[in-house]
Amino acid sequence: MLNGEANVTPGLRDRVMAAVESLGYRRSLSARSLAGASSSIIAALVDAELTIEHWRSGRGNDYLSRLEMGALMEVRRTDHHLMIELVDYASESLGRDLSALLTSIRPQGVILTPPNSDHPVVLDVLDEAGVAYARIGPERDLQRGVCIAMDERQAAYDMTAHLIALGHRRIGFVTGPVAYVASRRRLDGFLSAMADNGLSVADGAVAYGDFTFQSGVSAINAFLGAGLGLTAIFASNDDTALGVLQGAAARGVRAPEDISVAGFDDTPAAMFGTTALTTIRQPVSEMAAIAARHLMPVISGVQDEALKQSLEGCLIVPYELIVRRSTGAA
Amino acid sequence: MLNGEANVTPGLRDRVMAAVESLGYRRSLSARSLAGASSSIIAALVDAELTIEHWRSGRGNDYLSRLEMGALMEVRRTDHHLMIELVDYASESLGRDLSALLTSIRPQGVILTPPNSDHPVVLDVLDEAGVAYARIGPERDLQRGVCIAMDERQAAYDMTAHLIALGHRRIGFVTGPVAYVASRRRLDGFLSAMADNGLSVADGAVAYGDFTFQSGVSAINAFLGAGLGLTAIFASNDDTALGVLQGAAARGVRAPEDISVAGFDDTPAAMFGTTALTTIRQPVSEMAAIAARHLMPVISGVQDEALKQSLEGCLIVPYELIVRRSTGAA
DNA sequence: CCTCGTATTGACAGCGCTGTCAAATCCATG
DNA sequence: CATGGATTTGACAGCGCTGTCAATACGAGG
Repeated sequence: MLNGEANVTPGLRDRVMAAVESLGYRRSLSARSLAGASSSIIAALVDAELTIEHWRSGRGNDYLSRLEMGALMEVRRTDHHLMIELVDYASESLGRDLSALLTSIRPQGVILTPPNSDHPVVLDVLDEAGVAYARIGPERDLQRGVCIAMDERQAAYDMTAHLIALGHRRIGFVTGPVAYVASRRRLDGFLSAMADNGLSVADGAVAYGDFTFQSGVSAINAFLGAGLGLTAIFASNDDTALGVLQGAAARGVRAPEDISVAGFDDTPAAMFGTTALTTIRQPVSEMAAIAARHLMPVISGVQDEALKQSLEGCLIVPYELIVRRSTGAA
Repeated sequence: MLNGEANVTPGLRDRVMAAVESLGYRRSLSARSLAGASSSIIAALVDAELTIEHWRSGRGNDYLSRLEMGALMEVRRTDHHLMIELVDYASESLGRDLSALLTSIRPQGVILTPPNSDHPVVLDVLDEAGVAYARIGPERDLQRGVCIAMDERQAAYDMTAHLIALGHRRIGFVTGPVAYVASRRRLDGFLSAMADNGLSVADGAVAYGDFTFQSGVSAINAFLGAGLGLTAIFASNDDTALGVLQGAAARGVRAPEDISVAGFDDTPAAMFGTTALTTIRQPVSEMAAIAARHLMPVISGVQDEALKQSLEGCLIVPYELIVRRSTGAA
């Protein structure tokens, strides 16, 4: 009856509910899960290797933190629980590990987080186990599971257009690790925007970075050393952009007076630096919230048809181009 | 037998284990938990209000993220699971809510996170339910549960001493919200260090902030406006220090040439700003890892006596004073 | 007033495991 | 070879719930 069955006399229900309330009774998660009902658990699968790296460096993970908050907000609304699971995507026993995990915790749904929303083995295991899953920022096989993504290419395109609109003509770009599709998409957006505006990208105006602060410093040094006369730099993420900014400052090149710098991600550091960064903000929390929402079918009898509709295929969420002090007229 | 019972014939054990392995079998968490064994779940209790605030602002929570990583690392080592639970500490039904939560998920242990490691109702409920708990950064009742903390006062004292050693004599301080004991401890450390070095704190040299960037901007403006001739500012956290830095820069006051600025926390922004911040780094991950470790008794038959010993009373973990560019000789 | 169809309630097996306790087996003596 | 004690194995109840199905109560039509 506690499941909201339809046929109960109102009086009975009220009395039971009152008792339930006064006793502070709550169904045991384990028992329900065991007996076959939903476990009320949403598991977020997080790349172990990446996390260990972060942990070693002693830094938090802003992206993950935002993602988690979004999921938490949604999960809380519906009296579910969020479990964070580290998974070793490089392991050769990935498939077995994961299916063991699934039988062990029996999650009602799984949220796949970047950069591992695509692993075919994972998707297979999930499909086979019949566990619903949502993929944040997937890159291929967009028809599998629920996909929630941002248009990285278009965002980079827009940022480039922003710089061009500011009057910049010679623009440099710093990539992320080419292994990430997101990196390639951003580069693609940049190149397309340049081409569409009839601008050429000079030799050496694209530096290959790895999303680190240091790679930004290296890039700006290379750019400055090459004497390309760049008036703007678009870095593939904020850390890199911050590196560019600092590297430039170290050589007496001021932003935005001498050079404009744009980033991507809107990390906290972007806002609070001495020169606040123009950047792209991803609605990470919202993506996670949408993901979580999808994973709970028919909560408290409320069917959300509109939601279900909107989840057919890959859901593209809007980004935001945030203009701050680091970019200015050429 | 799967629990590692002592008396089994080696041959039998091996064969069973082989079968277990090859079938990818894994015990069901729900079933074990229901049947009375440990649930293998560690629940981290996080302040809902604070999280919602963070979420609204669209920013991640670096502190929480680091905390979580530490817990994850430990939890993973021992094949446990981490559940993040938002709890509304302001709710009048807090006690009931929490005990309902406990009976619902039946966690093996609970990690209490700041600024809510002290709520007496929570501790009572936990005690009553017989659930082990660890408290990160507690402020009172240090004999209850396992406490893991940092010496905030001493850290602030050290930072002040650092500034004094640099030759600063007129030092300003920006507090955090006075409601937080941590804020008060930091102020106390500052004042003590000044007094111990025979330095006086000028009227108006202590500004009351609230841990935000904006409060740093306000503070520096007030300081500069009052013409106190301060040569160094110690802000109670990094966001505030960054505000001080930016406010100073906006008025043409350079750091560290004209003024030294120190923060507290070592957030990512502290490192990556144009003027990297001298700050105090808390070993948040380690604290969480220690907390998690304590909550799993006798994992895989290994008794860690040394650990148990060290956990008697409040465990004080070492902080680190990180000197970067923002502080220099007076 | 009786019968049948339907709304409501009660009873109970079983989910996969653990802890306990009895049964079976073993070994070393007398 | 029998006996007692220690060790190993097997059997099974029960953890708290859910889903199913039978039992009961109720209402309407004949």
